[in-house]
Amino acid sequence: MNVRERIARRRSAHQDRTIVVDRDHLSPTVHRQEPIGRGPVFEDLLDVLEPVFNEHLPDPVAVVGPAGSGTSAIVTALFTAMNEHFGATDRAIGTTTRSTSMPVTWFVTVDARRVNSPFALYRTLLEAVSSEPVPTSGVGTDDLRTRLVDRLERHDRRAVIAIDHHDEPETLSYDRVITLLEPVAASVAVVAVGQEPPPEWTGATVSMPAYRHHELVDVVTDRTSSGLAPGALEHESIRTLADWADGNAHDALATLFGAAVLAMQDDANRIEASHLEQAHAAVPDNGVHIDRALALSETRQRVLAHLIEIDAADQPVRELAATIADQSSLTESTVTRLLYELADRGVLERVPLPSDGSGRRPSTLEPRIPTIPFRVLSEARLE
DNA sequence: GATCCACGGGAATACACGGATG
DNA sequence: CATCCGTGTATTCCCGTGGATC
Repeated sequence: MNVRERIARRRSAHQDRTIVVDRDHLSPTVHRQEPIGRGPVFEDLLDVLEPVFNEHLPDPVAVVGPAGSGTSAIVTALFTAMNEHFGATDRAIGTTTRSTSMPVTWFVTVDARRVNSPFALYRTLLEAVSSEPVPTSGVGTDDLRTRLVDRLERHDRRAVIAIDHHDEPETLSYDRVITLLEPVAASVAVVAVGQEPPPEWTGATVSMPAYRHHELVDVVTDRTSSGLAPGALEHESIRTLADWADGNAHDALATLFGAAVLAMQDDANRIEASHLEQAHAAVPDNGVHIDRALALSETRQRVLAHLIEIDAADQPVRELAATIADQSSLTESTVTRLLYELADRGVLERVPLPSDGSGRRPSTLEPRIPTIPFRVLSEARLE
């Protein structure tokens, strides 16, 4: 963002008398180009990637950090920057002084939450390393794999591939990815990004500690300074946010985002303590990342959104499903299945209810994602 | 016509409990 | 007393279908 844009945003914020200048700057799903306070980890990662500077592929590496520690943010930022240095499109060749015979190395981040089939993996990689359009369907997985092999091996190109969230449920596991990349093994290096290293990991590991309190304060301060109107949030409130989040940047930003939404609904000209508390209550302890929910298919997100609207407390799954089915063209049977599926994936949590007579004991469902940001972001995404 | 993917619904299976049976 | 059985619910599983794209 340049100076003119900053001025324009401030100005329109004043005219509209809104406290949120740019929602993206508050969102836990949007990464900074320059993550705050992670210099040493950048250096560790660059050490491991060092061979790239000599036109070699690095050894496999695992990047590991607890929830909300910024592993995704770091890798995304670093890979984007590295790609600008080392990657090149066909278009660029010929217009640069670089010899066309020189190997080109791409840096690709694969979000395993969204790329969770062999077809999708090949497609994502192919799209990253070629300038031509890649078909979205109608062509077989084998075909895409062949194209990828051709693209990498025959043209002497390489790719460093980060598999982000490889250790979450319903994503391609690290082992699976390695198997799928077997045909291009000589041309790629894989970086495993997650909360844990892959099973029986023996390679190098770059560990990311949780944010310390003052670092998290810096992170939130940075976001509010460009995302909120000046004076909309007191510094003391930021310290409170950091206290609550306990090193988890996702939770801190989810709370901040939620509080901003509530303040706007109130037409308030600043975020009050009550907004913060209410927003905090909507961010579950030890919950899951909001993007886990935003990566779900459309229908599932709709069902989840409905569930959040209902006061689910103490209602058994059957009743919840019936209510949602009434509002949504789906049958009760299907909604029921989707709800159990969401629980299975960890987006919802099943809570046992006391038995009401005969039969198997029912359970109710509680969201494990920040509900206010989900409501807003999911709605935006589904139009 | 081929291909992937999400959908959609019901069938099949698991569990809880009270009461019958050996 | 231990085990089995029947009934009513809860939960999981399976597989055909159709849209979108090439």
